[in-house]
Amino acid sequence: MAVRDNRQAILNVVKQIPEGKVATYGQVAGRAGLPRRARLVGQVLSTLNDTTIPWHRVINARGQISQRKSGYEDYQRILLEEEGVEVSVEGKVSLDRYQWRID
DNA sequence: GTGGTGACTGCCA
DNA sequence: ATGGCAGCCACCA
Repeated sequence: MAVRDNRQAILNVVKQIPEGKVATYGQVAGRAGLPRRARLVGQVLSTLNDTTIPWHRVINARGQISQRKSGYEDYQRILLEEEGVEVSVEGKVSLDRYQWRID
């Protein structure tokens, strides 16, 4: 198996996140068979170019939208709110209520 | 081929 | 609650 396939596995998991729910990077990594590779998830999403991937449903373990270079954080907040996910002005999301539960 | 970088996380002060 | 640090490893120049 080529190492490159890890990316495909991650994307596959992200696609499975239901609308109105969110998942953490670590959660996605684990579900993709890559425990403790949360950072890789972020790396992969950052290089994404595919708008069919619901990358905005992936947030960090602290239940917040991760900060990066520019305004994409605000964009992510808007996308989540449109799906019915409440996001505070600080970018916080209530994991207790919106975290994606696997089975 | 080598090395810097980061959409992360858990632990500790 | 907030902030700093180390471990992690694929991506890109």
